[in-house]
Amino acid sequence: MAIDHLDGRLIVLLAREPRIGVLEASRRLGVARGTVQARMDRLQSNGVIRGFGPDVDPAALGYPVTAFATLEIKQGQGADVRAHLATVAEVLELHTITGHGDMLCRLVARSNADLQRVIDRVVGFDGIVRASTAIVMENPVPLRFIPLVEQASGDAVVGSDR
Amino acid sequence: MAIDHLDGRLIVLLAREPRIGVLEASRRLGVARGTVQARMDRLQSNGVIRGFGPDVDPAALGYPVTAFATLEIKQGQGADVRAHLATVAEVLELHTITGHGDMLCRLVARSNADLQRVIDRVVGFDGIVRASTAIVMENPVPLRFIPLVEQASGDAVVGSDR
DNA sequence: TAATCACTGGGCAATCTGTCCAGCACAGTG
DNA sequence: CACTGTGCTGGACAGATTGCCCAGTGATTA
Repeated sequence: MAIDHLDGRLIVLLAREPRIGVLEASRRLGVARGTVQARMDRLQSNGVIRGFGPDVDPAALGYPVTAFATLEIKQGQGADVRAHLATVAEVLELHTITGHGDMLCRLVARSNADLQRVIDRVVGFDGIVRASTAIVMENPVPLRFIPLVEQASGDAVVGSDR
Repeated sequence: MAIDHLDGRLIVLLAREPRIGVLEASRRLGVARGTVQARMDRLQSNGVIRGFGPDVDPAALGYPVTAFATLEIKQGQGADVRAHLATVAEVLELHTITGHGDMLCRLVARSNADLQRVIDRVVGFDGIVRASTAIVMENPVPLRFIPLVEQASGDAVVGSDR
């Protein structure tokens, strides 16, 4: 499952310029088209690349407020709570975690006031004992994989690709 | 900036089958190719769609452990800490938050043992007073935008698109 | 040594992209 | 009510890209 240097460069390239095709990628990487094609197929069936879904910005959709809520769950209610949260559109992701809280979820809302509504919606469910929320003020490091890919591919993917 | 129904259907379609082209999308949506092209351009310059970066799975890269760390920062050290964390490849994202902790970051590691190393690396910096970490056990709801997009587009994007 | 594997370099038909254009419907304005 | 801007349609075109196939090569493995 290890990723080699070429894989790393390919992923980084795709991350930087997602819309380029196989041909262009092969030119940038200096390898044959078939190679790029094979690598991409492999990376996808490996599961290293899950897909190329559009990165949606909730803020641009009218949900500029992001928050993380730690939920404490009543014993044995986990499954129900999960199912409940899955139905709330403002819940962007949900994790079960170790430690004091039992679950951590990422929420978005239209405003701070609206966040109250979202939280009520989230918490207004029997299995949830308590929730503590932290509002995101800034996002100095947005979700990123490039450094990790570079590290994983042994590499030192020099500078700005090409 | 509001997203209309067609935009919603387009985004959902792209999310489900990211590799389809403009032509195919126009067929699926039952509109002219030019329309899809125009919508996509608009959505991207709007910032609603940030891009189409590959979704990398850290687990497949050899980093199966995910954790969230809440950091407490020494007064006035925020900028330095941000800069420090940005250099750590295992830090996938970083937020500054309200509440007790001052920052929340998502980490990955090769194993639970390796997580210790990562945390040491993260915390081993002067501005950080304390860190508390929660390891992710399950991820019942992986990061998703579709429900939000559907809600934002007024919609009721029926079932499985097409 | 034979076999396997990954990569190269090339070719081909089918498809898609980028770009234009004219026509049409609709909403807002004067 | 006529005018205008905007968004969508349907079509056209050349050029680029894709999916697919093949033969040759070098390296690694049985």
